[in-house]
Amino acid sequence: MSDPHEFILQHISRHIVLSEQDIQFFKSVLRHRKLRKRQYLLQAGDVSLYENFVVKGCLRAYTVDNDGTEHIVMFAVEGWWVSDLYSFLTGTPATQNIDALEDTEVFSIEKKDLEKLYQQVPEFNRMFRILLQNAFVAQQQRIIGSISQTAEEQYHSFITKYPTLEQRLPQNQVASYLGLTPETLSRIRKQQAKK
Amino acid sequence: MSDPHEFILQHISRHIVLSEQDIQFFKSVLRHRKLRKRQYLLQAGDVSLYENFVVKGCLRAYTVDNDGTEHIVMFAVEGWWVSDLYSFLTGTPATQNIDALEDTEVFSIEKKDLEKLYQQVPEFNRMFRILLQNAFVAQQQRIIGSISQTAEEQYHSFITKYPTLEQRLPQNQVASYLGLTPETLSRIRKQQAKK
DNA sequence: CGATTGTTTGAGGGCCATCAAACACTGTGG
DNA sequence: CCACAGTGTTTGATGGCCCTCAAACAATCG
Repeated sequence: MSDPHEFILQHISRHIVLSEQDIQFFKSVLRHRKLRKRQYLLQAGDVSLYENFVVKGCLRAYTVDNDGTEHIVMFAVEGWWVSDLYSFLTGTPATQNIDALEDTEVFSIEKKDLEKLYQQVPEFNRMFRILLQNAFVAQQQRIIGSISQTAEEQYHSFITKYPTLEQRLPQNQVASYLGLTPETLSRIRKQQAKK
Repeated sequence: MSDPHEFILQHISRHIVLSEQDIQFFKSVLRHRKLRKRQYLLQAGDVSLYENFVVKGCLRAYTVDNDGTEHIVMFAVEGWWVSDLYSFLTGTPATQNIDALEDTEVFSIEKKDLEKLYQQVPEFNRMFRILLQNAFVAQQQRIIGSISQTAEEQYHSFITKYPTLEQRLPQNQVASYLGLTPETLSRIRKQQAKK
């Protein structure tokens, strides 16, 4: 189980069953990479050439607005896939940055290889369809929260939904994800501590 | 082209190629329905049993919070698919309502039939994967907007991205989609008219 | 035409951002 | 091991954006 391939294969086997041959082909398109904390996996302006699976550690995808403020699009911990999907699909420069919040290991699949994979092992269409369905639902709930809940309610939803993430992230990163300033989140936590 | 089947088949042919046999099977699982303006396609509390494709008209999916305020999750016009996906996938009661903003025609596919379709015509996995990718990207951009932009900027983005939708919707529905009160949107429009 | 729904305008207030500064924690080099 | 820089958190004062409440106005529909 020290082989990182075991981890990703186990994850995939939750959704689809692969032949030994398929497994070999899949492994052949994976590129294993290690990132130091603070290291970029993708910088805005570059084209997102890979779909990435996190084996260990934690990444964040974020945009930077005109004021220089960072806004976190998503976190990706063990078992999550991440890329700037728009850039990946269209080949246009990425608007998102992706970097490591911890020392992190990923598997990267190049776009051409992923397309080959879809052709040779059509079951992957099914798997990514399902993963996207789940991600879509999660995003919808985040949108509903952001347009209907107060900052405090959103924070409460976040820690309820991702209790382990909350513990592992700096507070200011959570604030950025929720669309709050670090000061505001600090005050919210102070409020909640009273109860 | 007065046959609504033509419209959905044309849409699908953008992504996948079907044999005559596949087409017949696909048509056999479609249920054509007409909705009057204000009619529900789905009510919160019921289970979302169908994935729906809009042939004509306009639907909205929305949640209602504790205050009784409606928050629009998405609009669906001609060519869009809509359901409460979480309810559809899990079989749990829907948290979203879906109703018609105009007289509307849809095709509905029952969950069991959709699963059969995935098995018998695996290409549909590919198509829905691609549609979900696009929807995922659009949602991500909406999230970034909602946590990083002012109300005015969000409104501007909306009318730029969906110029035809803007014209066809009541203003208060756009406000609800953006997470604003109708009053605020009215004032924003007044501001913009000055320029 | 009246009833209902949608839009506008105004006054006032609350939530959260901004700006500023002190404090706490982490890691690195002397 | 301590000093110090860099990063993250807390606290306070102030202000702006947007909500709430209220009422008039406009548009749509039966």
